[in-house]
Amino acid sequence: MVFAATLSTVHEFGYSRATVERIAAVAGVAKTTIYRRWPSKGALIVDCLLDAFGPVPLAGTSRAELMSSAIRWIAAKVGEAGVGDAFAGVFSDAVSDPALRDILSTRLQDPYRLALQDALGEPENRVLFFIDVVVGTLLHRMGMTGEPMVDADVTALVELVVPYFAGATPADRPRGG
Amino acid sequence: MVFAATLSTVHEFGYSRATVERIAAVAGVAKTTIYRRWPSKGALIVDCLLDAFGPVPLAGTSRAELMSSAIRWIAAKVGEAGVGDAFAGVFSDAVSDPALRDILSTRLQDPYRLALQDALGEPENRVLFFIDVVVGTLLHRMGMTGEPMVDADVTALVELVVPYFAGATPADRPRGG
DNA sequence: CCTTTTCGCTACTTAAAGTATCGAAACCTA
DNA sequence: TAGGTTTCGATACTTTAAGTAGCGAAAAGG
Repeated sequence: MVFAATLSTVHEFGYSRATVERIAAVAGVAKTTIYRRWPSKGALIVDCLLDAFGPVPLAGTSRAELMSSAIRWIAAKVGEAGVGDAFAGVFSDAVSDPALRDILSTRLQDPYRLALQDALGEPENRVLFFIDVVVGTLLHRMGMTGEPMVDADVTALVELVVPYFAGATPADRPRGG
Repeated sequence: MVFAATLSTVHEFGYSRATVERIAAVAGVAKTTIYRRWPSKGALIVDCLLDAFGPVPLAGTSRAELMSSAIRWIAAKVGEAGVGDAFAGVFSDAVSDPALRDILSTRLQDPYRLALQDALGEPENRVLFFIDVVVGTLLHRMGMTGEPMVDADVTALVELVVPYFAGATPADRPRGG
């Protein structure tokens, strides 16, 4: 399977040394086959992340429980072998690649943004801010240290974010809407 | 000046298309001269960011004012032409380059971390978490949209972070120390 | 069994990081 | 000013990786 080969190669070699040729070799296919199915390395990684993440488990009845479970879920996913590296790597590539940025935003972020908007009843810009904070924090730690965030800090992130979003209804915060 | 040429080239072409050759051409020097002074493109960018940032202005007497001014300062810096792209780009490169990660952590992050530890009286892991949240959020927005965070969202970031860190003394939060 | 589609392989182009070398220019020092 | 030293510019090179082209073999499906 190409996705499994992608994650294990990224895990073993890091993002930029996980070349398409290496991934293809591990997957037992030819490099050209990869490029027949995905237009670029970035698009492959995004699809691989989509496969690895799956849908958000929006567990819990209260807004606080929903947010807490979502944060812990994405933190755990980022901590999985290869996933954090792949995520941070493709994100980095997107910085100077508008086409990849569009893929990342449309294919990866939007589904989760919409699910969160629906579950939390928050407007788009608030959910985008929520994602910026949560994902940005996790990726910054990953990028700076090479290691995923430890549980204690994920808990701190939950305790930082949840009261801000759950502590008041959106209408109470002028900047929210 | 090489730093000015670096920022303007990154601003014009984006991070990965701001090649060392282009930067050198804009600066009016030879590529080899760049490589005589900096061991890698990443190291050049880090020194360029150090030059662009300068020291943290730790204005304000209260912890809340200190944090608020620091957040708005770094947000404004990230919004300057070329700075955000350069920051996000070098950060991305560091993901799969341990040597660059070390340069980034030691030369760029540590001075600000130490200044904040001193000014806020928070332990290292708390300040690192603070930096993860603030810088991670700003860079995630920059990376996802290609644009720096607007003022309203910077204000939201201040209102998210400051109460968490300033609302109680560190000892009140078991996870902090 | 024949057609159509997919796949593997080899070879190629292009781009960018980083290196080597050499001669010229700038800069001290007397 | 002359001689030595260090720095710089220019050219050319190596290496790595993304992405492409084209061909022949192997499936797949009627």
